[in-house]
Amino acid sequence: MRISTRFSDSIHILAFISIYKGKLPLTSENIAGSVKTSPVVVRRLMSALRKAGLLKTVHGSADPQIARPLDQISLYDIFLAVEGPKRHLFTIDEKTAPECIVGGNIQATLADYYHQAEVAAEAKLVQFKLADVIDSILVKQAQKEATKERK
Amino acid sequence: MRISTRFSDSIHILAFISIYKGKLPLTSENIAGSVKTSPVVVRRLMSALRKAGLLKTVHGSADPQIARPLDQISLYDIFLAVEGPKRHLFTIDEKTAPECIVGGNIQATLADYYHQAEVAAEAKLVQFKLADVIDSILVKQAQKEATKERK
DNA sequence: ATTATTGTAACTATATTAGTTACATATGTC
DNA sequence: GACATATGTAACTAATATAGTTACAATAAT
Repeated sequence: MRISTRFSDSIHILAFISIYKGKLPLTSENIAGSVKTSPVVVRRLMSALRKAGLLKTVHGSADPQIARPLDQISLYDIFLAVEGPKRHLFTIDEKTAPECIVGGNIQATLADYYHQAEVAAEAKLVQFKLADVIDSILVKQAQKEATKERK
Repeated sequence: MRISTRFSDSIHILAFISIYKGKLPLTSENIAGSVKTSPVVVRRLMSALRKAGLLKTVHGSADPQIARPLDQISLYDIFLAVEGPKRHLFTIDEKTAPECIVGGNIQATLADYYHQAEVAAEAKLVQFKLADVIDSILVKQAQKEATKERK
């Protein structure tokens, strides 16, 4: 199975909090308006981010705080927070016939190859920081506004 | 969503054909016995492999042929055959609010980062060949038999 | 006190995947 | 050529995962 939009939405939430802090009340309602989902979904994801130590929230208060500097939170940290460490990009078929040469050995074989491919992708996610994402968003927004200006 | 077992099962099918060719009748029934699925599922996957030019089959005849040398079929070729080129490992939320700074720019931003992570994983899959998988399977099988021998 | 908000459980709707049933079409053997 | 066996594929069903909804207790803010 493909990785769900939970990952994308969680990055979105953190970027939103960083960019709009002090400018908008950071209620799950307002955040949900930007993600275009329900406030409950937002709170559920924020709960996972809080449990992973990436976000600080106070029950009843609409003022979440990002727990670390933006260049010290990687996309992989966020991935782990919302998908967990057991989430794999590829899926091994666990039920193949153990008495067959292929069925009995392909699981360990593919586990090895898949792991290498996953580590390559994860290494990229470790490199990319929340700070980079926010910079990209702000640059793209500035480009949009400059284009709009130019008549 | 995670990548389905279609990918793993397709690798299994090709390895099975290579290892058991001439030793067992290569019916979808026999292959399905090793994958522990139904013959129809096997034929469906073999159909995708055939359309991608990785396998040659004859309607009504239980004698599939792998179309290229085993070291010229990568795991990525197999991935493309059964999952298609549009299949992504990560999912972008397409419905975020376009009028928001974050919602309006995060899609293009994440598309970029996700693409880099995916390419890193795909590059590994390109490196790994069907020949490597079959070698690994046979080595693991030999190890098992040697261990069994040793009393 | 009252209103707004978070945190979470339980449920529903939707989508994807795997598996099944059915059958037309082809092969291979007697 | 008839018959048994096999492939190729469509249509349906079952199982599972994800996203979204409803409901409500607990907390905060005024």
